[in-house]
Amino acid sequence: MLLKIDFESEVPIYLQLKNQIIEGIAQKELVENDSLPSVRQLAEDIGINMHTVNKAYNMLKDDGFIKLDRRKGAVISRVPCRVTEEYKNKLQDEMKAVIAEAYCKGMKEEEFKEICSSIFKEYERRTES
Amino acid sequence: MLLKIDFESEVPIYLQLKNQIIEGIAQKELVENDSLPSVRQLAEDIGINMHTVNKAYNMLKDDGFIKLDRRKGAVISRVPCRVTEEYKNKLQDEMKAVIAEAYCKGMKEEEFKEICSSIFKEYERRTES
Amino acid sequence: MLLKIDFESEVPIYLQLKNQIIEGIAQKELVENDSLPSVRQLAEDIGINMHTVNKAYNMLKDDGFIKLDRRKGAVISRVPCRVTEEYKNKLQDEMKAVIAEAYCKGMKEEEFKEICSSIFKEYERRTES
Amino acid sequence: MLLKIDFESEVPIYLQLKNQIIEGIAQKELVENDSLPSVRQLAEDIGINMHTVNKAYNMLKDDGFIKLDRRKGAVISRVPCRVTEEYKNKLQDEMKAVIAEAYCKGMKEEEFKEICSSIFKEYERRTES
DNA sequence: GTGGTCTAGACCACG
DNA sequence: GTGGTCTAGACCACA
Repeated sequence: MLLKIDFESEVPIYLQLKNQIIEGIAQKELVENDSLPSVRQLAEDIGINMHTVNKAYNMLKDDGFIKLDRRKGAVISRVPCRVTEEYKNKLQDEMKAVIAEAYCKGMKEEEFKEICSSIFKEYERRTES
Repeated sequence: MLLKIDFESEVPIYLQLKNQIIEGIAQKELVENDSLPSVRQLAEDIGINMHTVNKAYNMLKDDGFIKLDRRKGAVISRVPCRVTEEYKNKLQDEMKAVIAEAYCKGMKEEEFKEICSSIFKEYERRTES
Repeated sequence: MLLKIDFESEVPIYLQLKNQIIEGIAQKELVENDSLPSVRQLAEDIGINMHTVNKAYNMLKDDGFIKLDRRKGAVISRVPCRVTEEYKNKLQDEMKAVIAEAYCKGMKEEEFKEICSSIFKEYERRTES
Repeated sequence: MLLKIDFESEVPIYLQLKNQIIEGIAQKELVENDSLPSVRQLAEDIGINMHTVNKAYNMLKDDGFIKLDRRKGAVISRVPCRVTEEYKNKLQDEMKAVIAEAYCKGMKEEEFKEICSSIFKEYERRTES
């Protein structure tokens, strides 16, 4: 799996990493028990510091996306997390802000949902194959 | 309009401010030519630093949501912005990450779009009235 | 509140810090809304690195013992956590190992519980006062 | 005796090993002169590194729980250790941190001692039989 | 060779 | 001045 970091972005590197790995899982580029490169390896590959990768890995661990096995390093884990109420609330708050801006800019509900659909469809397509 | 700041949130205060004002516009609590409290006033009311309010106001101005007039202070301006390609790309990237996480957690497309719909409907309902 | 770090200990500094702050809360040396020294201040006082303090603070935040307020830094929060099943299981596993060793060394149940009692009593005594 | 290792645990494997063997002794699954599998054998059975088993065995030897004989391998030795002052101090410090957290989370002394009791009772029950 | 811990020092976002 | 992020480099525990 190819990870691309935008060093100019406002989004912190460790978050870009985390997000891309989650996207990798969503589109089945990464599946259960796949192992991720070691902290040092990945850091070197991307050209960033070890600690930055470490932070991303640890957040992914806390969120249940990967497990840190003492022998094998980081491996993708079966995502056991369900849609909790807490998560739904967080998501809803986040979407409120996103949609408010889109709505003010004149985007229609249909167009917005179309964008969401195409992303979902992309993930589902890859899941089936 | 009531602004509520969560000082423990990870979201910076100036962004909370900006988002809530945009949401206020979306749900027509704030309409064209309404004037916002002065920077000093709002800062004092909420109990935050003047610079923080200033930053939020300036971002809103840059995005075209308000105008800053030396005499009248900040006033809501007519929804000026259209859905640019640039904005759509930014939105798409943002949604990719959000949906990847939701998808991994097992949320279905329908449930996700339901959440979006209810937010849109809320804004539209208020627009009609 | 006085924090004492044993640099010779096997227990990582950030854990010593975390534990001592929790003990401080237990014996009411630290109460709700008390604010902790800034990361840099505490680091300087103890003579350790900022990041080490930061790690301790962040773990305490994750466990709900403190809140990180954007304006005031770290403040003790009302401990909202209840005794979850998960926590009880973790505790039980931990105690199994501790007690097995004590038991093998010939310590009697009464003596062990006496030790626990005196610690509990100490915390309760300070709570009442 | 069945040894179960959790490779994702934060507790190092050699400690899990050591703890489980001590627990085995406490509940009389392992009694004096029982012999443990050879380092190589156990390492292979569990699928871990030989050095890891070695480390656990050596710690157990240092604590007097087993003897290492070149011919017979590791054998359980007669419970040798008494409750030294040093051990009691170590135990007390450890329990202070454990109880502080439990106390802050709202666990009552009775509930805590109940947990300890049931573990002690389990060990004693097996000792009598 | 792996991750965990710690240090030192830098820049930036935030308030 | 605060915490957040990132870098660079070191040592250690673990396997």
